[in-house]
Amino acid sequence: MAFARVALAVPLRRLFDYKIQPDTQPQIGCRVLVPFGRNKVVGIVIDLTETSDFDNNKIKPIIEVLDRQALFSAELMKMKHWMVNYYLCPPGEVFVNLLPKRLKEGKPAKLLAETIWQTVEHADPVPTKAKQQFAMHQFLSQNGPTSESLLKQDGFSKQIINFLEKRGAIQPAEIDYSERKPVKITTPEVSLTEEQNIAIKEFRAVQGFATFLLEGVTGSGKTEVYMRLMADVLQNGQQVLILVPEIGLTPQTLQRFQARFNCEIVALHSELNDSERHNAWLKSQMGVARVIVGTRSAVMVPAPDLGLIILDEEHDASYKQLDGLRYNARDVAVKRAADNKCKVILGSATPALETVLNAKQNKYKHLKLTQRATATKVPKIEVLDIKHQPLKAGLCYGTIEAIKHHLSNNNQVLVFLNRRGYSPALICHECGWVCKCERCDNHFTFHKALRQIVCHHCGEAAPPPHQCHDCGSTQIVDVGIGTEQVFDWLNETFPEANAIRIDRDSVRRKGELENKLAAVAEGKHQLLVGTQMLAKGHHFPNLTLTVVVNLDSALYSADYRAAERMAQLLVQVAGRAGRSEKAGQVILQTHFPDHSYIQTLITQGYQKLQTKLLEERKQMMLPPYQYWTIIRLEAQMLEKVQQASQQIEHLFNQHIVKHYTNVELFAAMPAPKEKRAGRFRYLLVFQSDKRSMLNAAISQLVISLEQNQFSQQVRWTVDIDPQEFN
DNA sequence: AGCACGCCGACT
DNA sequence: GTCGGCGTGCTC
Repeated sequence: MAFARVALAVPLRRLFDYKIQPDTQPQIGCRVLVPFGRNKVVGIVIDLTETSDFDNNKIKPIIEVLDRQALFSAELMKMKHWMVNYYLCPPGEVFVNLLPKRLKEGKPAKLLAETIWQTVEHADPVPTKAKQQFAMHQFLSQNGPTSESLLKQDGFSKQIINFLEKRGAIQPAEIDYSERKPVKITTPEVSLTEEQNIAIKEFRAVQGFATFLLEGVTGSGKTEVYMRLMADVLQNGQQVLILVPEIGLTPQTLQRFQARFNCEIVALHSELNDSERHNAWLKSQMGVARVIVGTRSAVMVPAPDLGLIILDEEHDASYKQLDGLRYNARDVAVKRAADNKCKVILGSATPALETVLNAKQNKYKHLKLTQRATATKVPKIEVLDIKHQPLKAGLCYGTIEAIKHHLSNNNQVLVFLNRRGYSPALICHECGWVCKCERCDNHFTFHKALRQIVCHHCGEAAPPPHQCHDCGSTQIVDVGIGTEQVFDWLNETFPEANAIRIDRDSVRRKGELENKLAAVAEGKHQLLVGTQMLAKGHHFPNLTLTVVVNLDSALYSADYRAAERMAQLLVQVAGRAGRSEKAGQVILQTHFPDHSYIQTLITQGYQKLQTKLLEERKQMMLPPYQYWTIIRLEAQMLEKVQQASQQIEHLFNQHIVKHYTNVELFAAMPAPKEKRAGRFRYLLVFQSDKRSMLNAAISQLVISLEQNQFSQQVRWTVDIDPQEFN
């Protein structure tokens, strides 16, 4: 009797055995349709065995084998197993839940028919006046038959396609995916810098698996290095996987690759619909796509000829998933490259401390680009002390004068602030009562234009209070500064600058960010006010002044990562100024101009601050010198969470710790924001300097927790290598 | 996760 | 009398 061990999309850390029907031999890595309880569900075959531990009489047969060939290669299966063991997650999470929806529903693993467009020969010319149509026609005659999805990727709308078809200028074509065309590569005739050449040479000198940290300052030409190295791999008939932060995947990014590599390029990101994702995933899985550009989850997309993984902006927080399967795409990428025996590049101007340490310990090869490829100088950061200074909407006199000056020279100014809304709190002027969200222990942010108070944790919104809930006073005042307030004030003060605000409140719909950024690039706005959204790689040639309103809270934060993040953000924001021939100026307002972090950063640069922060982490025995795992507990009632955390502490201290002496459990504590969305939360932090020890101990603990079912009303989650301490 | 079973409150 | 609330338990 033969059985298949199957992973199912249930939150259970185990597999389920099914009988294999005669003449239906499934392969490992295939989908199968199986009975489960009263349902039929789709699962992935993980293993084939002759025996089962489960009562053989209760084992049901597989209903249908859905794939003739495995969806995942042996290497990818190996990596997924590693993820299950490392992140201690249910196998179904990794093997089934990450499939595109249609495949999860059991639909055939076939490309959905999509229209391929080509130009019609001897058709009437498209008038140049019809700009978009002309551009698309031009594109098609240069690139040959192109799929509709790719055309859309490149920014041509369905409407343009329809117009051209009606005109008789284009027609549908047939494409044979089984035939593989060699990739045509157009390398531009720009000469590389000495540093770029060295980096490329060092990269090429290594064979097989290796991890490279490509540390390059803004404008040093990291992308050009990526492209040269991609060209090698593509020419060699292999695929390239490029991972980018969540908001980094724009049509421009894709166009840039498309212009360079005339081959099938697919994008995998959250804005695809089900059929788009299905096709993109399958094109990668079938090897049709030669370049795959994607966000976090794309690190797990099957790619049969994978030859190189590039992970850009490797320090970016969006690579770590913060709910459900809490994996870090950067670490998974390194593991995947190792299994695949290929190389992986982690690129950043401001690499994460973990990565820097790995490079210092020679686990990663360190490539550096310290000079800007273009002639511009790196702008100098000026520190303005705002202690005892009168402020207008958070801006001091010196800042306002600088803004005025740059605007009068017809340049653009960016004002950066990482707080949305009008002001971050409302308090009672009489008694100091703070207007807080009932469901979280977090203060409400006041949004003036909406006439609402909003909790930025749970999204709860309400009209602002007229009276203090404690003393009844009607003197409610707002404290602190948010983007909305800075924007309002600047708009009033510099009406001719046509200010624009870019944050999560003002950029809601998809494509809106792109539109706004395009408007800025076209010079329609001289003043930009915004949050993190603005910090990433957008190039504004006329931007000459960047103002950072306030990052002080990071200097004295309870989160040990705050300083690192502040520095990364500051360097990135500073990089927005003076990217073209114009000199840039960066102003940092602070109450602590002499703080050692700020001094180190501005006088000696990010690398020196890195070293300093690493030393501090080492002394304080914090990651990356120690490994952490957090178990989070959550329940409706406070007593339940406290009880559960005591039980876990007991379990760990009495039964587990003796086998794993290097592992330490810090006392259970309420989460920094204890209450969130109406539920109480507790944290248990485990630490060890041996990653494998920590993993083994937590694994043991998780097994006990699952068996114990210690209290049903308490939800618990495991977070390996947590990024946030909350 | 889904789904059924089961035991208590307010309804035609 | 029953409809339905969600606590509890199970799924090869």
